[in-house]
Amino acid sequence: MSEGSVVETDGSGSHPDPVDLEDLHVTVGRRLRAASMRYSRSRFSVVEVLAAGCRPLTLPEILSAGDGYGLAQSSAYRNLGELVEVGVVRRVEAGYDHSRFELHESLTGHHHHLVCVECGRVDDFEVPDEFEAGIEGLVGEAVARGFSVESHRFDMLGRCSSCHGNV
Amino acid sequence: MSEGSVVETDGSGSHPDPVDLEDLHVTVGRRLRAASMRYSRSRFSVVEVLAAGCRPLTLPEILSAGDGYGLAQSSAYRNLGELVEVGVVRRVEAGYDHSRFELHESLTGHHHHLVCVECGRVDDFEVPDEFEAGIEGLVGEAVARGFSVESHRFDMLGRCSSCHGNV
DNA sequence: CTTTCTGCAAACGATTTGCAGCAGC
DNA sequence: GCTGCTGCAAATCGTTTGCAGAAAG
Repeated sequence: MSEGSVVETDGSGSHPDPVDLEDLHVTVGRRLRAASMRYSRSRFSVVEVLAAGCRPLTLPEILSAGDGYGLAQSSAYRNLGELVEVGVVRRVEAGYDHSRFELHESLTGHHHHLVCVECGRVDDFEVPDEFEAGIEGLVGEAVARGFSVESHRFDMLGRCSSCHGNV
Repeated sequence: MSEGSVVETDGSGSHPDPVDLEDLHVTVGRRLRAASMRYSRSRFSVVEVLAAGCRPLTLPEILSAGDGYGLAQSSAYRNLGELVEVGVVRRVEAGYDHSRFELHESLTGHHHHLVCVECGRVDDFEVPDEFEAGIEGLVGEAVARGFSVESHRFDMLGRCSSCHGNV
């Protein structure tokens, strides 16, 4: 294994829901230290909240979740930005008011999203391996057009269970 | 056919590049009038620019493209918002500084995007029917989770041809 | 004429940033 | 003790909005 990764990349296509926290913090600490950054209490808190969320969270959500720890808004944004830099967090643009943040796929496993067009909530969604394999086939086409593919994203848009009734 | 649609939904998976402008404007005019809105010169200009773009454009791009017509920034935003309302334009969030806008899929045909992580440029990309069919299969899974799917989006992220050299 | 647009300039709001004091090692 | 982190408050900047005059029908 090239680097300590928390999730087994066994290609099963499903990600182990609440990721082992022990390992997670060890890995995150290592990545931060590798960039000569400290795993401060507030960064720890942010990671903890994101891990517990199990879906991409907005900044307000992160702040209220990490309530006990009175994290300042600006610090949260700063922490998230730094964690993105060291490959621990990924920013997810859902196109509503706020951006959303989730743990990087190298920590939680590859997955896609269900985006509610009504309330903006985003949930994780795993797809079967055959589907991912199909995507690989498309990469060749893009390359033929002079575009070098690094990753992909696939979202299904619709209404989440709590937004069905409401128009 | 339920409503005048400019593109043939023949399921070929590829969309006729520079969409017939005649038909396009007729359809757009119809949709606006149906909402008791006028097809003003500035709205016309916006639609013309988007059609010529053949890919999602940012507001600055739209303004400079529709140069001859001195469209005010606020009017452009307002027009785009209105055109979104009547189903003529779609807002594409690529997650960079500016939002991007393109003609609605009912006018140009279903397609996906190649997003350059370097410069933010977005290009249209058509995928084979088999792939789209595979997506249909996933809808069932989402529904089983209480999520009603309305649409989907699939983007490949990487570097466009002009951003290869630049780190 | 009446209703709907447009441009201008001001308002908004999510995110970023400068700075002085606090915390980690 | 240094060096890096945090909170606060102010600055940014894409986007939205109020309003008075201009255009469409």
